[in-house]
Amino acid sequence: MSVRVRIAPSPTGDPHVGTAYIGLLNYCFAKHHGGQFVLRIEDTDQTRCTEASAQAIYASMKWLGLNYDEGPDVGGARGPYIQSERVKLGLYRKYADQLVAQGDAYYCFCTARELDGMKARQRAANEPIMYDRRHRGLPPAEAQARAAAGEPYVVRMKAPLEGEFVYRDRLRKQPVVKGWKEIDDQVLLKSDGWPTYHLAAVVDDHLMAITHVIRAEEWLNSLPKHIWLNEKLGFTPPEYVHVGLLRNADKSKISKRKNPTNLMWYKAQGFMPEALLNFLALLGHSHPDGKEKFGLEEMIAFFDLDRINVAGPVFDLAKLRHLQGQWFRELPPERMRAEVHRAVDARFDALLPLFKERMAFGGDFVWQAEPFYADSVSPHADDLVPKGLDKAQAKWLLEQVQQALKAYAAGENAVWDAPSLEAFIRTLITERSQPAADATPDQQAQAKLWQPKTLFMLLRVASTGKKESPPLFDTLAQIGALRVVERLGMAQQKLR
RNA sequence: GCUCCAAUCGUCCAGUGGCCAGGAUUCCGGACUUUCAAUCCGGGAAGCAGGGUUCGAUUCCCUGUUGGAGCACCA
Repeated sequence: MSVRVRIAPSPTGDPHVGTAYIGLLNYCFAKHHGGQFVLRIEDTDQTRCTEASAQAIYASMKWLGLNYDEGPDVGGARGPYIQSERVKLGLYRKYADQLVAQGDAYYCFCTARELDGMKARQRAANEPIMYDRRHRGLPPAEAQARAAAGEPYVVRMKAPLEGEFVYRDRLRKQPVVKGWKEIDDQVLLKSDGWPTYHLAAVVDDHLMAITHVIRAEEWLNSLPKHIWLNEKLGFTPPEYVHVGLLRNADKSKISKRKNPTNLMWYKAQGFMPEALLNFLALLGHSHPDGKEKFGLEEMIAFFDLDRINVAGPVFDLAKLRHLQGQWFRELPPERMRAEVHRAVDARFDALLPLFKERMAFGGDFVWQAEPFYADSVSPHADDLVPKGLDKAQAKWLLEQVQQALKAYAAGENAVWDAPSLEAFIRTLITERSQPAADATPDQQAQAKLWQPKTLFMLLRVASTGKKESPPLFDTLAQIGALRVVERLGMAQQKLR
């Protein structure tokens, strides 16, 4: 039987780098064995999934070159490949009904409130948190009647009460063993009639003839449920293989707060798909010859599922950058030209609106926008001292804003755009210009320095090296936090 | 709290019952270069702890420790 694998992302939010990672593994495995790679969209959470997100997933997979043989937008013999469409076919309900009829699942009428209360009690008593199976023993006839009467219900699996679950994951030294008593009666069908992940994935993997499920280890704990479902439904289960999770530098599961996880970010930054794929391939896996730089074709050729390292690798951007450089410098002249052009154009498009009103000739842009392209600027010391201030005062003020802006930029939810910067700086002025009640004469004098006019000119000259520029906050926004802070520091040195 | 998984330089990845523990990245130094980058050369940097098994353990086993994940009508 030919190998068939799948990647099954949920279209919530931006396309994730973890999807690319798992996708790459699956893709290489499939292609190495001459099999198929399928993309399936798991959008059974009606409240969180969006069409735009699904589109972004297709686009990012294509950008990477992880071309799926079957999927929502490319079709295939075992579609549809979007679960919400399969829900409409009544697919999952059918299997849920089968389980109920077999006595392997049952109706549960608990309300969300009731379940919350249950959890709270268990948490307080330091007990394991799981559904207490209160409706498991309901006579089927009574359950049917209540459901027929319109009472909302979910379908839960009737998990074994005892015994052990054992599974041999080819990547783990020891078989996975779990006591059934630890596993609760998972909801299979939600009260809206839609399946949960567990039911949907098992049913679809079977219907789509998936032979191997290579997924992240966050699924390892629900493996027993999935195997159980396969058995009760009479399916031959695919082989499940769990690989390590991508990590932040602090070893926690990769998150967007601590790492760029949005695949489109990499594209926008100018990373090449080849470099990103190469980098991802180096996480948890390696070229048998120890080679570091290689492309997809080569990856497919040497890929060996059994050689994957399951310890979650830390995602290290520095290494990605290095690989990007390797790939970039080897680009044929035409492609390099295109890459550079793309980057320059993007910058240009962002800047042009700022200069629209102050140009008379196209060429004016060249000198006016120079500070926005330059690595550094060198303002005249004289220009850095606003009227009515002396050198020391100017320097002091520069230092103060620099620190404030640096702290702002480092903030968790900092947005470095013109409106936010304006709000921040104006607030700063308002606050700092009010001397405290017990202020010393010196402090009172310093408070007087916090004037919008004074500070704005100071910021302008320090960050652009010129006395004239587009509106200050647009200017700061475009130059970027890193450079602005750096230039404010340079300006202080000029005033020594 | 309960359950599961993992453990080699800071990070990524090799490797072996007797290794000088190897490569990459990062950092530092040098060469080349007008300079920078690239490139090349060199340096620093690791086997979680304690017990076993064994003539010998980084490698095999156990316990602990540490880290991570899961415990939803989310996936």
